[in-house]
Amino acid sequence: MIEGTPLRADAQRNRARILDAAEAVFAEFGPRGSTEEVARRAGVAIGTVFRHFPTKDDLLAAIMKRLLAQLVEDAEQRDLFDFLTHMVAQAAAKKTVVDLLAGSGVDIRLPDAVSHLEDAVDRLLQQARAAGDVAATVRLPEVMALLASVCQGALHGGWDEQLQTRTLEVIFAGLKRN
Amino acid sequence: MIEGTPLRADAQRNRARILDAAEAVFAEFGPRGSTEEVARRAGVAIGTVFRHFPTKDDLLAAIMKRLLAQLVEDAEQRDLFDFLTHMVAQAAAKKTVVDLLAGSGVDIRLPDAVSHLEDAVDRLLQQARAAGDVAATVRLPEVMALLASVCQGALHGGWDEQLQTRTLEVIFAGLKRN
DNA sequence: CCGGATAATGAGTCAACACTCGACTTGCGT
DNA sequence: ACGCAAGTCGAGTGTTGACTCATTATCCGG
Repeated sequence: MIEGTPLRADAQRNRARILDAAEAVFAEFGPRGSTEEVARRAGVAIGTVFRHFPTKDDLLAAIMKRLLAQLVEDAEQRDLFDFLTHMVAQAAAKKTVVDLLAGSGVDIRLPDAVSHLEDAVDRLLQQARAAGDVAATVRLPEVMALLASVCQGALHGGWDEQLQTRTLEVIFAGLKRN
Repeated sequence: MIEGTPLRADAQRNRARILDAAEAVFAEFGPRGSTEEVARRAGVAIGTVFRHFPTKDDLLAAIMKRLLAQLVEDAEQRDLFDFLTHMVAQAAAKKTVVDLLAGSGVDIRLPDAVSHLEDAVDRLLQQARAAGDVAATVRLPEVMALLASVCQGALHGGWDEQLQTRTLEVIFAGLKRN
C-alpha cells in the first residue's frame, strides 16, 4: 500500500474506473462476478485489472474497504434505529459487503475497516442506551450479529417493505426491553 | 419422481450412498461443493451420480427436500423458542439449507417442502401466542424472516454459544412484547 | 521532442468442474 | 444357467474463469 512513486495519470484514471466497475459488478453478482466482466465494464483489458490488483481477492478487499468506509460515514449521520433500517434497505445494493461479511468462499482480512464500523455502531449504541431507547443489558456483539443477520436475510430473502418493517419492529422491541 | 419400474438393488444402494455423501459434502462446502467430491465419498464413479441426478441442481434439490422434511419433524417436537434455538445451533451443520434458502447462485423450486416447514412454524407460533409468549401482532412472515436471517448470521458469522444466546434473547424479547 | 520507464493489451495457459457416452458389468426373471 | 435390460464406469468434452507475459502503446522529465 505504501507507494514509492506516484501513479502515472492514465494509471490513476484506470484504477478508479476499475474500482467503480468492480463495485457495480460485485453488487450485481456478488463475489462470483468475474474479473473479465469488471474489465469489460471498466473499458480496460483484463491484464490491466491484474496489474492494479494482483489477485481477485485484492480487488474484493479494495472495494470492501471503500464500502465499509461509506457505511461508517452513514453511521455517523444517524441514530441506531435509523442506521439499522437504512442498512437493511440498502442491503441489496451492497451485496458485496453482505456476502463478504458472510464470508462466502472468499477470505479477506480487513480488521481495520471492520473495527472502524464496529466503533461507529458502538457509538450509536451508547447514544441509544443513554436515551433509554435500548436496554442496558444489550451489548455491541449482539447488535453487530443482528445487523449482519438481518442484512443477509433481507438481501437473500427479497423482502418487501412491509416485511422489512415488521421484522425490524420485532428486533427494535427486543432491543428496548430485554 | 413417479417410478414406472422399481430400482435394481445395487442402484438403490448407490442412490442412498450418493445422497448421504452429498449431504456431507454440501454441508461442508455449501452448494459450491463439487459433484466429483460427492462421487468420491460415495465410492461411486461420477457417471453414476449423473445417472441418478441428471444435473447438480437435481441433487441439491433432493437433499434439500430431505433436510427440510427433517426440520419439519424437529419443529413438531418443540416449542417456538426451542425450535429457533435449535435451528441456530444446527445452522453450521445444515449449511446447505441455509445457503439454498439464501438462494446463493442456485435456483431450485421446492414450494411444497418449504410450505410444509412454514406450516410447522405457523403451528408453533399459534401455540406460543395462545400461551401468551408471543405478542398478538407478530405474524408468520416476520418469524420466518427472522429464522432465516439468524441462521445465516450464525452460520457465516461463526458465533460462539454466548453470542448466540444473547442474540436470540433480543429476538425473543422482541417477539414477546412488540 | 526524445528516451526510457511505466502501463496497457489480449491471446494464451492452466485448473476446476459440470456433464456425456460408448464399453463393460451385474442383478434378475425365466 | 442364460440373456438382456438396467446399471456402472471413467476417460473425454466443453466451458468458465483466474492469472501470465511478450509485445505494443503511452506518459513525462530533461
